[in-house]
Amino acid sequence: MDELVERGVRITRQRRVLISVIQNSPTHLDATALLAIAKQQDSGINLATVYRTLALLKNCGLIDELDLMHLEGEKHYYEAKTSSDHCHLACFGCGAIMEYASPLFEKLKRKIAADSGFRIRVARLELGGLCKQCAKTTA
Amino acid sequence: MDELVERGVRITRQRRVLISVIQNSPTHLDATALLAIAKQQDSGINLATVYRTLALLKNCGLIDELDLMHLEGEKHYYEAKTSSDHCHLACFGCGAIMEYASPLFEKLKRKIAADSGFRIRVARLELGGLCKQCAKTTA
DNA sequence: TTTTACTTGCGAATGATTCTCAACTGGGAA
DNA sequence: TTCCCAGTTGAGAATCATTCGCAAGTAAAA
Ligand SMILES: [Mn+2]
Ligand SMILES: [Mn+2]
Ligand SMILES: [Zn+2]
Ligand SMILES: [Zn+2]
Repeated sequence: MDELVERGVRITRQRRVLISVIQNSPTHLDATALLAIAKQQDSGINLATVYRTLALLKNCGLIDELDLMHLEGEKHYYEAKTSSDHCHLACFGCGAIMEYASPLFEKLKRKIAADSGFRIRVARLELGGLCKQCAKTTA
Repeated sequence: MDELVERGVRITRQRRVLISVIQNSPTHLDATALLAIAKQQDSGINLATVYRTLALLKNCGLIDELDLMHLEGEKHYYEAKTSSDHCHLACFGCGAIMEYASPLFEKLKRKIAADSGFRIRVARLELGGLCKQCAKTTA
């Protein structure tokens, strides 16, 4: 939040609510789900504002955008960015989404940057497949 | 192609053309671009068939779907899958898309699978940032 | 307070992707 | 070879996510 103030971004009532919802959400939210939760605190919030705020936060590097293998439709999901990136494992069998962080992932990013001279601002590693449970079931 | 026959998938004129276009494309194609190129060989092809074929190939694991950081709109891009996965670097400055393959990436995938018991079918690593050139320019 | 550039709500507009259904066809069976 | 039909296609409508346009509202600097 202070991040935004420093950048001269105006803190509106709607933005305050949306940011809080995203930061406290235990799950990955799509725009509609985010709106539904935000409305509980500020019933007037509009879907267009949700999208505008998501774009703002994404540009500021405060949230990450995910596909989660489009397990249920073409929408995107969002989560607050944390210090170390984690990757997402999406199970085609049961639809579960798991997270996985590893120093090896950080190392890979550093190596890519070093090898290519690319300055990484966003890193997204998403895997699709079968979770332990489902892999067992499917033989 | 033989892959498909083995799976009992019917090889139609349209599918033959679409598969060939994807396999020979030097760039990452979205559905509309794919249609445009395919039409040069078979003018009757329809966009719905393009989407149906993309879904088919994706399910068979013959192509990968990419976001390329949605640098230009919410569409998706496709490319023929090759033996070793590579990641995609998308430059926010000039829009360039670079590819990068590394044994370290393969290693990370193996480690994730080993650690979590997840059976990986699709792996997508996409990075957004500034390419060497643009990083220099932007200070 | 006053001011004003930045935001918002609302509804319409876009763009991508999917669906419906009648007509068509690949490829196994006869 | 010809026949047959389950699987596939084209066309257009429908759906869904996301963006726009604009008048009205409001942070926050002065
Ligand atoms: Mn996550
Ligand atoms: Mn996407
Ligand atoms: Zn599962
Ligand atoms: Zn660049």
